[in-house]
Amino acid sequence: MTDTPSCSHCAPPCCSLDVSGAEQERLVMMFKALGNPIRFEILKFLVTHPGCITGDIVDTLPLAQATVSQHLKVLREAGWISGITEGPARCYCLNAENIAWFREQIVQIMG
Amino acid sequence: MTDTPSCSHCAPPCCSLDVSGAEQERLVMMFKALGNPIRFEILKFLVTHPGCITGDIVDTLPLAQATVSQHLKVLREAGWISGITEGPARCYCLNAENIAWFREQIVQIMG
DNA sequence: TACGTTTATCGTATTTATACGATAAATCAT
DNA sequence: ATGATTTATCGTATAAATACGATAAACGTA
Repeated sequence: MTDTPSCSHCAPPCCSLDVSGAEQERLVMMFKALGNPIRFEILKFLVTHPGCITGDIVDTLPLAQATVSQHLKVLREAGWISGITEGPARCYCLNAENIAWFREQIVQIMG
Repeated sequence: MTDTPSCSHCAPPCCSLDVSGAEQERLVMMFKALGNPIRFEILKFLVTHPGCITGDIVDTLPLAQATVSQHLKVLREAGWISGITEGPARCYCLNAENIAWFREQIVQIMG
């Protein structure tokens, strides 16, 4: 690999992408989780229906309950949402703290 | 599905996620492309090596040339990078316009 | 205790993503 | 033209994601 760029058609960097280690892993995980149209829709639904239960989400999607439960798990483990047990059901909300963290990271590394 | 939330443990929405249609599709595509550690590394490398060619990127990764070429295609089609033919090689840069668009979208819908 | 309700998990089928070697395409230099 | 260099694409093998039905787990209620 050469140290000098092979061409000069590129503008100076528009962003730093200054992140690494565990933070980068976490960021990639969040990117991956939202890189799916179903999961993006679920997140959108939770904005207008905070505190809804799994069944409510299942009813809005053309998917089996087991599949939706898996998607919710991915979103939970990535930190986009959090679920609180409420009797036999599970109440889902956006994870405001992590969403804010993600936004700040994007602003910083792509700003 | 019930119209009233089944629990009340959730704070008011921390974001709007106000996006839909083609813009949402594009956003999901960009999320998906960066939801892979190799592609994230490639993007980071391009910050410090603007205008490098495919071979330079291949040399920094423990992957075959064909594989890297595929990853570059994903990043290109998602709009994160752009490649300009320069002789027999291909000079890669960050796509500043699209990166800025992504950042603005995140700030808006998650702000 | 037994039953209805709700959700997660298991096992599995299918699709998609990832990876590689081999080859083709494009360009430059000889 | 021939050969060297660089990259993309093809074919294919393997790994991971996605989907489903069936079942188990947890809870409230009769």
